[in-house]
Amino acid sequence: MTPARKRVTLRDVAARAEVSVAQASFALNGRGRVAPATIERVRRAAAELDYQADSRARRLRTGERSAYGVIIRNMRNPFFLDVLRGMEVRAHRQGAFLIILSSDYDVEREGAALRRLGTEGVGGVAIAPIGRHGPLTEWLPRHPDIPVVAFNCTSDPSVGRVSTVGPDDGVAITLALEHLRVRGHRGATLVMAPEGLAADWGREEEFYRRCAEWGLAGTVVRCPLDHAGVARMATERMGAGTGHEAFVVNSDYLGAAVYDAARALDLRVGRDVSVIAHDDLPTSALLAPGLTTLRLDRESLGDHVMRLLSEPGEPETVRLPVRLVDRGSVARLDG
Amino acid sequence: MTPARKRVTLRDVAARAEVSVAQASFALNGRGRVAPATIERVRRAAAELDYQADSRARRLRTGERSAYGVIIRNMRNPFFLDVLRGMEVRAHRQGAFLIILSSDYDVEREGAALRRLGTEGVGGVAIAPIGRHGPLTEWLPRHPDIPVVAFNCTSDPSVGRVSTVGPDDGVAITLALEHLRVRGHRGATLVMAPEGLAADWGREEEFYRRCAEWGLAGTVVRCPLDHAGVARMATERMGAGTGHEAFVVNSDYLGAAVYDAARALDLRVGRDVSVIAHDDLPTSALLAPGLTTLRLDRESLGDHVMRLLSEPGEPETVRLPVRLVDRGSVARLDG
DNA sequence: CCCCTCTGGTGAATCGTTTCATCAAGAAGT
DNA sequence: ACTTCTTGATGAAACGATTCACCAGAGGGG
Repeated sequence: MTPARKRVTLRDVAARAEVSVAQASFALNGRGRVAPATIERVRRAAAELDYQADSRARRLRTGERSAYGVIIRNMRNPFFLDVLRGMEVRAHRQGAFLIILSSDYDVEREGAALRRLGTEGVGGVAIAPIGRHGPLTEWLPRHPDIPVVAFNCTSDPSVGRVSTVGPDDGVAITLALEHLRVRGHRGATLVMAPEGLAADWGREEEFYRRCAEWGLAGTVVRCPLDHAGVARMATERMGAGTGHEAFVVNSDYLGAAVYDAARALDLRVGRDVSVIAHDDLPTSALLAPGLTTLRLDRESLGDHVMRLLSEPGEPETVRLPVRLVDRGSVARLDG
Repeated sequence: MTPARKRVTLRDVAARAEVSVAQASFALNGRGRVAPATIERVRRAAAELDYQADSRARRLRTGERSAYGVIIRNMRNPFFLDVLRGMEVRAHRQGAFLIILSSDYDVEREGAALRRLGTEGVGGVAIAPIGRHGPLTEWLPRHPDIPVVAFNCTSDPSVGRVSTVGPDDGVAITLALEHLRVRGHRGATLVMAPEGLAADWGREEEFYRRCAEWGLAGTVVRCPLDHAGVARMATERMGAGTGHEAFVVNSDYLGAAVYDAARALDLRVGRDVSVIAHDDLPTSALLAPGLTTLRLDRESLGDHVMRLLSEPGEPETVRLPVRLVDRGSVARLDG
């Protein structure tokens, strides 16, 4: 039945321990010269009053930044959850926490999120950008003291100070095309975000290079990277009847969209149409047939991102290992 | 090539516009009496200097709280992503943002997360608690002014001021058992978190009540609610060979674990074993057979949570509608 | 006896905002 | 001409912490 007390402040603690506010602060933080007896007294007073330092005030004074901003593209993609988890684990160890915003593949919102984080006194920003030369290019020079790490995108050399963490796209594309080639495929279709949004520019380049090298007919199609967008795109292409199509998509999440499209057209994945996805989400093994996918340790990705944010130094480009998990969503075309 | 400037403060803006700091603040916030000409001058100065108010300082002064804390149980469950998205959408409209922490089904971490949010000057806390009488019971009276909404758990009448949002468990259980009954099942197995952790106590009660009413043999098993835990539990029970087993689990995510276990034992879901899950995640339609599941609008859940946080009033219990999506993971036992 | 060091402690400045109380000066009312 | 209002503006006090600069006194050495 205690009446709704006001917030208990350091002043209250000091009063109760009969010392100055300064001494109380020192005692609790173990900074200045404080007699052991005093420390004890302050500690007890703090405990009795259930004192908790207001971290807004603390940070205002110290300039310390214990919040990190994360801007992800899509709150519905399980991929990001694991990345967040990796980040969160490390952040937790450091007593930091994450502010999570979603750009929803919208340049406006990406810009708004960046601005917000700028005023928030954040210790660093991790961003999965939705395109090159987006709002980030403007934002960066205005916040020269905030470390930035971009993940899941190829590094944009035009913005010097950002580190990059992502799958090794070169290896990924090579693995995928190799997998198709040895199964007798003569071509492949790489699914990417629409022109202005594509952040993984290097992937396309590598794709064409490998296709040329191995004599495959490489096609790049662009469509909105959500379930509906990919499903529609896949339906159109399969309906066009240009022969067997092998899709390489960005995420298992989108691989599932191809399954949907195939089912609607009465085609069978792994026989009439082939899919190679990225990510290896937990449910992908349970699809029928299982989804062949490029596996990446997502938590480790998050861990790297957080490491780069909290120990800033020279910009770094981390390419994480990728391996192909074959589950049968790619047809054998050579009998 | 501008040298790394110091942070631009309101004082700088005021100086440049040749007014007092107070007047500058008023001009930008449209509060006091300011001559139109002055407003214009201050605005321009702010724009030229690219001034952004430091929100830590602002909030320290105003006591305004534009951050909301979310404590989820498991960063790997896609369920929470949609909830977060629902929250984020509404938060974004209000200019607020989310601080996301994960309890990882660990009471210690749950407590730590709560304490952290307490010092963070957060405007409200949304929590998916991992058990009754957890750290929340201690925390609540210490922070009488912070609204709290619990989601995905049955309301605990012992803590008066928290609102609750979740699926209508009564309807959910009824739908599930009805589905089993009309397919000739004589029993059902409800999978729940271990004793100390179960936060959805009402579900169990309802389960027993319905089973009794319809003459079903109801069993409650408890195991860690992650993929491995459920897979192990399911393997054990199916291996015991006590006849056909029909599992009712908390989440599609865990339903998939039963599929795994069944496959390992060479049993077929929908024939040798039955599963009803909750959530209807996007991939569940693609399993073979499709997962029969209880659908809930997760974004709307998040929206409700955020609404209750930002417009606090009398504690409220929101039960969201649930409907059963039949995809064939329940066997027909009566031929 | 004087000077110096060391310990424990304090008042006040500071971080960047918002906002209260006050004020000057001109307009308006009587 | 004297009061009263209104407008535009200002200095300073918050918010709640950290920390700098200073101080009293005890003890030690010469």
